[in-house]
Amino acid sequence: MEHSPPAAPELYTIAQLADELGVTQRAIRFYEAKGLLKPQRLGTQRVFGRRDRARLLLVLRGIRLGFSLAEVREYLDLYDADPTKREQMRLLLAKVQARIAALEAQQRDLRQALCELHDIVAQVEGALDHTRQTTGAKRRAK
Amino acid sequence: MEHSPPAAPELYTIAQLADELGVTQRAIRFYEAKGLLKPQRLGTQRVFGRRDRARLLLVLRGIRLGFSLAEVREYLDLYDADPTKREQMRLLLAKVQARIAALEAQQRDLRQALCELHDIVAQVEGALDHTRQTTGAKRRAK
DNA sequence: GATTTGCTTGACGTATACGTCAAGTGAGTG
DNA sequence: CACTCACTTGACGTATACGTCAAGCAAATC
Repeated sequence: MEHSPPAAPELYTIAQLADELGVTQRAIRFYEAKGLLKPQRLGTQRVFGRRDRARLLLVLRGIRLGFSLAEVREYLDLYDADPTKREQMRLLLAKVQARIAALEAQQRDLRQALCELHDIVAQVEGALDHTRQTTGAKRRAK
Repeated sequence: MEHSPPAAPELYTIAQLADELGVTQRAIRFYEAKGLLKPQRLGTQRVFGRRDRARLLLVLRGIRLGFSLAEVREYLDLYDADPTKREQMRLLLAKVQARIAALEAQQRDLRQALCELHDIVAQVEGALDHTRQTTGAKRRAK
């Protein structure tokens, strides 16, 4: 039996997972109820594995990107297609392309917003520099 | 009196604006109630100008990016600062920087998601090509 | 056994973002 | 005047995403 180095835990209680990822237990249960997570059970108690943890990370990222839980669920479903079924692969490809298109549209919005904000920064910094020089001239006059 | 070329309208009713931008009148009224829009009035009837239209476009983009209406309102407030007040400019700069940081974080999430989706595409297309070659070989065998 | 801790479910509440509906007003038309 | 259309406000409803609370169970500890 080999000694393996200390590794990340393979199993988590709901509290451990919630604490580590900065999310409430209630939210995790809610995501499970919505079909986004499928933890195993020890009796009635939920047991989360590494895959569940990774899946929850994807959920949280989708939420941060502004997607509804239903949309996030669809996204996760993309990973669950059966690779042996040609028709499913075709369908998956179409869905992935659609989601790529949605994200690319969002990216355009995002770039535009960033561009405008950088414009504001430039203007404000220009205005502050201008008034700072004026103030500096006043000080020399004293 | 010069003849100016046909231009975009300067004033809109709520129905015109809603129809043009693909949003319901109810939503527009809601945004006004939340302080995001401030149309003028002709009696009791709302009158939207070009600035209102532009502002609504910003609102809609913020929503698409996943921000709450409160967050969108904060974003719009960035444009309303008084340029003659140095302290407001400083505060504005800090707020803009914070918003830039948030958008950049979102951009990282977005890039990551796109990267993963492109991976899926590559895998699926690889799998389809593999099975297509197999199918092609069968056809030649007939 | 009593207490504590950590988990469960179920139900109701809150916040956000509108949708729907009803009642009312004003302007234009026949 | 009656009707139609386009607007208004206000109120209640719906959907989403949880938060809060209560009751219950299991395991560990004193």
